[in-house]
Amino acid sequence: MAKLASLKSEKRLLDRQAADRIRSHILEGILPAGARLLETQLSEELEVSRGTVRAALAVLAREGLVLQVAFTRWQVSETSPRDAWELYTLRAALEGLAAHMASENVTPVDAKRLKATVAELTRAVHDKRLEDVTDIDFRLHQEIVEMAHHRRLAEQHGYIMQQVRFHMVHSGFYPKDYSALVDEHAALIDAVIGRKADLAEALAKSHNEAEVKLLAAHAVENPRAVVGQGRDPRRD
Amino acid sequence: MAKLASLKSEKRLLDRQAADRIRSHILEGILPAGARLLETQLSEELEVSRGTVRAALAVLAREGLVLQVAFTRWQVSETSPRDAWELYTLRAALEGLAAHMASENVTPVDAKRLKATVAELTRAVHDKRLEDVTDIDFRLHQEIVEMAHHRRLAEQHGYIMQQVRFHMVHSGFYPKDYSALVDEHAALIDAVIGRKADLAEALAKSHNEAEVKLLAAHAVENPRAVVGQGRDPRRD
DNA sequence: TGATCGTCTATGGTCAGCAATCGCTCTCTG
DNA sequence: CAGAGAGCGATTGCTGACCATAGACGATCA
Repeated sequence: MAKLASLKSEKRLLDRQAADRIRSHILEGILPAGARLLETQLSEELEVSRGTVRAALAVLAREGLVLQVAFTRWQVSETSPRDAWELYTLRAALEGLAAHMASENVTPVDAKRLKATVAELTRAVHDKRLEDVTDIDFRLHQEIVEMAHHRRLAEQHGYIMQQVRFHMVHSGFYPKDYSALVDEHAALIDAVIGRKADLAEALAKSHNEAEVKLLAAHAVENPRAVVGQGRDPRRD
Repeated sequence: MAKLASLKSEKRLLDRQAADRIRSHILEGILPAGARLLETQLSEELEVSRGTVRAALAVLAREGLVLQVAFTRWQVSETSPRDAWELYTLRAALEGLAAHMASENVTPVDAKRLKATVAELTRAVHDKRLEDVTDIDFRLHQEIVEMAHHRRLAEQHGYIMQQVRFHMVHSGFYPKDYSALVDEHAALIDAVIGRKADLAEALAKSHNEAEVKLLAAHAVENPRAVVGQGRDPRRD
């Protein structure tokens, strides 16, 4: 398990910084699903007190990346097909709302940025830069959500997307074939820019629902990889 | 400001118990919007350490009931018309999803319970027991959400509803006239029980959207009451 | 009048330490 | 030999005292 470097420099709250460090290790897959997290060990590696580590872990627990087993232990969350289903259905609802509102608010500047992002996505798909594809994909959806100017929606969506990322890393499930992906996104942002709110909402939803179906198929084929079970949670 | 009684008995995590106590004081309106929360004062009243109080406040901050001003203070959140708009639009999306899923899962037992709850609601409206009306209203929506068997959805919805309650208490805005309320709910649960998923979803959404419009009107009429500003946040 | 300096309060964070709990192992018993 | 129970070690939950620092406030001085 890789060491976590020290903090103690910036001006932000220390527990948030600690949470950031641990979070990025989880999202990069360095800390595997189910891995135990020891307060003392983390406090040594991050060079902060145990109390601060506890606060950081509490943050991550709220975000769904860490599981607190009371009086017993902290561990990185496990992911099941059920979790994936929850994430994608909830995501569909949130992005449907966001797309609807975004198309009511869209400005010329927004339209320009969205088009640029889709162009980026298209290039990345064409060049088969798969890591970039997922990053740009995430960013595109985030841009739409921000256009809704809805703080709570953006926050919830952010947490969900973080868990989606987590699930992708730990289950090995990546989105379907990439040509359809470009078409779907292009249609979505066309609807948003064209202020067709209902259409945008429907496209955002169906985009996610297609994902759910593929995911279910994937889970049937490789149950092990998705569930993340069958490993010893007491590793270190 | 009323005193908070001591804890230290049950077996749950102490910071959660502390958060429960503070939360109920906020939701009952005993702690007014914008009221400052002092760590030491709370730790004395609850008879727990400052660290535990900090953890409890962090929980409530995540729930949106408390605001942390870094390095400076904790205070009960304020509510604005904007917050209300966010809450009701987000609630509409979540309850739309829930109603859709609920109607796909509905069992005879569920149907019976829903009908019973609507009957309760009808009686409460008829007897003009207004406090009961809102409680039963909340419970009915919660029952539908639980029928979706969707953990994250239920959790998010719970947080939103808590903030809705908070907003109702602190802004003085209560739902519209109560006869329409009964009809709307009856139609909704009919759709759910009849497994008309799309109709149920649409009814759940429109139910909330009607609320948003009334709310906007209310905000124009009594800006003061809704915003909760113009008072000194440094009270105690 | 208004800007600046110091004081005071509350928060952010640390440390050492103790109690409670969990999981494991070892033992005892049927 | 299997299973229940006791004991033990490790880890979490919580406390209290402590210090540094950021903001708020008031007094002082130009």
